[in-house]
Amino acid sequence: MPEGHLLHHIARRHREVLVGRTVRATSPQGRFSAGAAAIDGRVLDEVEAYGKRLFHRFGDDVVHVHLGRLGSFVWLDAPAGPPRPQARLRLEADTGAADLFAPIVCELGPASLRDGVVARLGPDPLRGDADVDAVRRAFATDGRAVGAVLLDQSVLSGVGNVLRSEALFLVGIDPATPTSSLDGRSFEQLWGTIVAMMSKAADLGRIVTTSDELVPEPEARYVYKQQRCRRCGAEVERPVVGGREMYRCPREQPATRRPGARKT
DNA sequence: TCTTTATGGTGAG
DNA sequence: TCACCCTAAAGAT
Repeated sequence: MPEGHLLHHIARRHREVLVGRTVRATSPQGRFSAGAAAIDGRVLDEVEAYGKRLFHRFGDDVVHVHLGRLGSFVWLDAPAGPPRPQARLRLEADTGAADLFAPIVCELGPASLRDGVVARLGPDPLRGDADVDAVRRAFATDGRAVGAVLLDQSVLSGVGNVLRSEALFLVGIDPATPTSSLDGRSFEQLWGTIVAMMSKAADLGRIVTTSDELVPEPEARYVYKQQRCRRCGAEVERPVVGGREMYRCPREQPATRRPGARKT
């Protein structure tokens, strides 16, 4: 399931196995038939991940994919069998096939489509060109809860519900803390944690924050989807922050002194 | 064989 | 703030 790390993971894979090759494109499910026809038989020039978006470029045309909450890309080594009929898009080369399921967005457009999409996104922590200063400035002036701001893709792009819960846990910050009240050191710690967490997740293709090993799913996180904090055993809270339920250890992420009621 | 849930985002009210 | 969009897999029955 997709947060930004997974899009980078997929992009790397597609670079290895598809870029520079002639690609046969079809839409077994049918909803991307016209787009698939337009790129069928062409060479895939590059694959780029930005936040939670993917761009496959064929000459002057770009396929923009956003997996949403349900989407996935599945890779099948050659010889790939026939695609499942639900596949929105199959990209196939002599190396194998990438099948796309349940994306919230799968669209074809000119190269400028990519720039338009990216213009609405904040810096992606996994990209070398990420403008940390821009994020720092946004945090300094934003009065919302840090838990909410981390989900705002126009402030920074790629962090989702698991990463925000686990990153805030690791730096010991209450999600309800306004970003404007974080000091410089806290920001640096948070940013560094996010970068490290996402880098590892992009390598593994999975978010594992508790260990360096491929532990089973329930053990992979400290607080996300946990009943009790995996570090201290305190009962995990599930506050709604930024419109979505998240996870917090009340003992290790103590509330900062805030006079008024919290609002996200 | 059901029902539920899922790491996202948008547009309407 | 809510309804809704996409599909599969896990859990309940």
